Amino acid sequence: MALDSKSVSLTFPDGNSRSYAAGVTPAQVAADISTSLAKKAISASVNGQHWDLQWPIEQDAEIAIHTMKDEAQANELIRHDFAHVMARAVQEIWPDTKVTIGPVIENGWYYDFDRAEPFTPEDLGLIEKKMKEIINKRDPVTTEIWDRERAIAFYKANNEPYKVELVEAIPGDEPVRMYWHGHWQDLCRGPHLQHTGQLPGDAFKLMSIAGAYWRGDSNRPMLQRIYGVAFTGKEKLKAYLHMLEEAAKRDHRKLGREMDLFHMQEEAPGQIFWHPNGWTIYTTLQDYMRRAQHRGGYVEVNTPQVVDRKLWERSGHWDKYQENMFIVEVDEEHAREKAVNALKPMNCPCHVEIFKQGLKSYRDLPLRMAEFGSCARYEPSGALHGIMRVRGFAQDDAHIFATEDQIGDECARFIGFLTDVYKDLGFDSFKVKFSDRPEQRAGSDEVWDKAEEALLTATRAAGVEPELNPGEGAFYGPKLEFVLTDAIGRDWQCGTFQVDFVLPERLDATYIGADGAKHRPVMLHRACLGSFERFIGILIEEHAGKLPFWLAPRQVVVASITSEADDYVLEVVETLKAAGVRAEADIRNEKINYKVREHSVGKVPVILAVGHREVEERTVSVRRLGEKQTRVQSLEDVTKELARAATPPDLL
RNA sequence: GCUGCUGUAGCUCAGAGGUAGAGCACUCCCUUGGUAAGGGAGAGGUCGAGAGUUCAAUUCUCUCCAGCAGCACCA
Repeated sequence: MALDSKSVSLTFPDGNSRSYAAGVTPAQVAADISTSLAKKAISASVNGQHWDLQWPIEQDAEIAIHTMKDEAQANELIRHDFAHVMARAVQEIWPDTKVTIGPVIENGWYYDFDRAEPFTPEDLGLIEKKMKEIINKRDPVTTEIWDRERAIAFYKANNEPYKVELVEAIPGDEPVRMYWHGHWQDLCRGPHLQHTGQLPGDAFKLMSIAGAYWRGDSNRPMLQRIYGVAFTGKEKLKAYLHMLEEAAKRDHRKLGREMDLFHMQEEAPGQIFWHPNGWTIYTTLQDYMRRAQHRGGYVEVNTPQVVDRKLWERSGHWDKYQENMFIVEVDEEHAREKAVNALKPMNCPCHVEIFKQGLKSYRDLPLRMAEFGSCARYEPSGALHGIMRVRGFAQDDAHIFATEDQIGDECARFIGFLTDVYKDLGFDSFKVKFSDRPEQRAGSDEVWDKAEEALLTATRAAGVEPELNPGEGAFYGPKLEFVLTDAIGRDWQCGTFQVDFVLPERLDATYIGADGAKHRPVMLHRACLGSFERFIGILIEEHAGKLPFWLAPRQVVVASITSEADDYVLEVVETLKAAGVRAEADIRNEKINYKVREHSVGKVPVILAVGHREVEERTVSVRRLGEKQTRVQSLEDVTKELARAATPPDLL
């Protein structure tokens, strides 16, 4: 206990307080309460800050002692300690491995290593075994504060160059905190457990190995990253692994094949061959968006695919994105040089060119110009991912030409528009991120100040408090990102709303103001679904292939139970089709069990079975996907019901 | 693009230095069956592409292409 005669008053969650000598540690406080708590304690919260049991408390504070039952703190701690224990295990097995960083992430942690030999999947088993040995040793975790010079000298002596760089990067002249798990040492902010034996040795698993750049910089060395997951108990680990298995079944690439929606092949990497079923989803969604946009006050346009580089040079894209464009060279007759064009990677410059035709008045603003623009981008091979990240896609793109003081209204209006659309498509909630100025950008700081301020204010005014995403804006302006997640929780930007003062300037777009003089419009880039391709991928995973009836590519299969019902089956199909339902007949020579199974696997939402009884009574037996029991209904009722279900939500 | 892994029938996968197998799907026959796989027969592969080693390569080596995971990128 500290010799300091000063005392501190600690208040517990139940409101009681006790007095201790200043410098008391939560470990001592726990021991003072009970020996069992001293054993079970893993960390504390001191004035709301997650606090190591060994850190001294120098001032009056509110304190709570945590045990494994405090899920949030326990997860944070064990994942962090697992990272250290894993690094220790790796260095014990392969002593020439250099350590770098190992943060906690969702469900687990990773640690980046520099080692000449690649880790193999078999190595993961070895490391896990070694980790369990370390846990069984119940080595104490200790911590000290060192001054920087000492830490730097220590890491230099130990040949840990990455750690040297990390210490040097800690701002100011602050001393640094060092941790030991037994003999093994790491630079760390903490907090940590009391000893390695507090780790649940049966509730972790090393998942995968992957490359990762040192400090996230592609110019620096590539390290080897090992990912692990850990939970407070074995059952939770099991549940998590089970969830991953279930998620794999929702993978849009797998469902795309099983439901015969699309395929991709080597000759066109990153581009989609849409099959009839998939294209039905696509066009149904596009029709819906077209109606929504008309209602939302947009005009629709269409612009060229192949555009001369001159326009891209003027817009600034040639400079920044040349390597990511598909270039089309053409030998023009009598021309001295080949004409160089690019497949359009986006629609904005072409929309500005439409805006510039004729004189625009302030009375024309805001002018909302939409296009389902087909774009081609030469994305890096490693970025491609099913239909979510592709090289050929169509956006539900639009550019709003507006005056500066219309930004707020347009932003709010768009957020409302997007919210309605997402709700219709089954997404009641989504993340909104605000990305501000990137390091490389066009336009002056004053313009950026103005744009960021306008966008953030407008977003908040619309009742949305976005997550901040610093430095991630577009080169011409700040943006809002509307983010949805896939089956295994990866984030995908779908909608976007961007403020752009730069492009109208570069392409010299103007309108005539009320004062009779020329003014520069602001351009608001926005997409609601983002790309149809990505959004459909998300839709498939969100619904596990069981799309809402109106979007389902195959809505109804009418299946005969005996061949004597075939004629009636065909009649039912024709009736449904005439009512606007996507219906097909299954009069194959197969048993009804077989047909039911096949169409259930194919995610057809409704199967109508027809046998002798139904033919005689002019009814059908209705079976809905996922339900076991069936219901007999008259053909007339079913047709009415299904026709209504097949109607897009905006037309009901 | 980078690191690692993978590429065999439409799909899911087995296999070995001596030019290939299963299940499902497909075709035909029998079966007319009442709500998640009825029975039989048949057809189907230049083992991702190219080069090298070898008497012999789909198998070993190299290069390329594509896919997967992660990183970087994402106008």
